[in-house]
Amino acid sequence: MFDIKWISANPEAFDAALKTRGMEPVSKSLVALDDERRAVVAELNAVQEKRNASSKLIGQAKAQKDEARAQELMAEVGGLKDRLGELEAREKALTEDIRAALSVIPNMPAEGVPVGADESENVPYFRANESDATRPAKPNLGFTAKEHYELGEAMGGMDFETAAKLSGSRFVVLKGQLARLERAIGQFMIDLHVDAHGYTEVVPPYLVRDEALFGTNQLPKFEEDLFFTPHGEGRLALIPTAEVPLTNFVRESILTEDELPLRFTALTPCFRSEAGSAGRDTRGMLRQHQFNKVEMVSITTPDKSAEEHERMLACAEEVLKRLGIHYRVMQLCTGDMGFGARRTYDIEAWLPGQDTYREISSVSVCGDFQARRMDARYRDENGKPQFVHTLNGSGVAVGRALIAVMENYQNEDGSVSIPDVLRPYMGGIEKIGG
RNA sequence: GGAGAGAUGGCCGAGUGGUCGAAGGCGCACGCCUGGAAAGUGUGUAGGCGGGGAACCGUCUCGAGGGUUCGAAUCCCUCUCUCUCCGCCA
Repeated sequence: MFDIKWISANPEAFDAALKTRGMEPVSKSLVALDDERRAVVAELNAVQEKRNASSKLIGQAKAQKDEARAQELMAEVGGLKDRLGELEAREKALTEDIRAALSVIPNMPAEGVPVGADESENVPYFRANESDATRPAKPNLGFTAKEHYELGEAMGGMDFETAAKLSGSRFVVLKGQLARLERAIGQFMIDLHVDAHGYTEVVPPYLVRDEALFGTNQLPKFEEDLFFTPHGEGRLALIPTAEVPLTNFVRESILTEDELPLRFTALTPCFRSEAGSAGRDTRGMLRQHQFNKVEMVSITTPDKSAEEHERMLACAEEVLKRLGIHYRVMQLCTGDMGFGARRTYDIEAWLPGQDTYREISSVSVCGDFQARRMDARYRDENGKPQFVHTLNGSGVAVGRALIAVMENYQNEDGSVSIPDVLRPYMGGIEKIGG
């Protein structure tokens, strides 16, 4: 969420940022609302001051048993009540209008983010001394690669028909060694982030309230992507990503600077309605209503967030490097970035069966956008509360990592070899199926 | 699910209608004291919003929201959360 004061001071920059996201300028109407609000607040404060002063005098008069004087003052101050109520109501309405308007405006892209309309304008990302050659190579299969569901169904470990009977489309049942492989991948990844990358493992709630969803931008704009379940008089949402609970850990708090950065990771199921994706990726388990994912979240000071972003990307890449899966990193253009992101890197794993790259991780820095929504702050060196910066990234999606392992490690007989790093999690076996 | 208790500043804790943003203590910061430290001692120590170059001033906030009142931490209503006991339960 934007700071209305910043918009007032920088209306052109604000509108220019919106434009890169394909949005119309709105600074003028927002600033007008804010000007009106400030005028109302000024008058409200003045009237309150008058009332408070009179009330104190009444208290004094009563203490001195000067009932006549007290009555006189009470009659006088009583006349302020209507005006006070009116001003309070207007202030509240204006504040709410501004908040409502701000809550649906996406974040401003960071400096240097490529301007573009959609994913076709994303650009490959390499650090210094980095190239395709410094990443795992594509596998040299020497036969026609199968897609993951062909392999999975053939080995009897991936069952979409049964899942459909239970739950409908976009669900899958994994069985036997494939189920274990899915678990192994999740274990491997979370161990990596905890042991090698310094993240604190968390088991968060999988059901969250609306306030948490507002904090991480799912609400109010993306309600239709979520699953809700009734709860008491209200409702709870199944988390679409562990970003929601992990980031909201710091909501409504003032941290000390030496607590930062906070780094959390969690392996959780994620639930998404995929309302906007009808007909896309319907085959296989690429796009499911339920999937497991290892998520990383960092909370930092503003001066450290850019560096933390690069670090987090490297943490996610390390998963694919250790699994030996070829991938590329794309920096998303302005038109393809998520609502709260200032800069996003997608990691796309090479899938031989599909003969293409598919997103397996997305790593974003949100600046203070979510912190404002959550009221998450820290005390700077002067002791003044400042908003923290938040980052989140998948490290990585377990279901998609399973797909990538299956397609990249497939053998001609339909079996799948187990990458070395996963063997300890698989009881030491070297391959499954076939 | 039933019964009860509670929510006050970084923490503990007082405060049942009047100058209370809030006693006292702890913690913390700075100073004094000390050769140095401890002890002692002095001062300071919430956040939001509005105004102002700033010092500062005003206002709002005692879990949240509403109400009564000239005036609410204190009274009323609703909600949220926490704790205790009982029941049920992985």
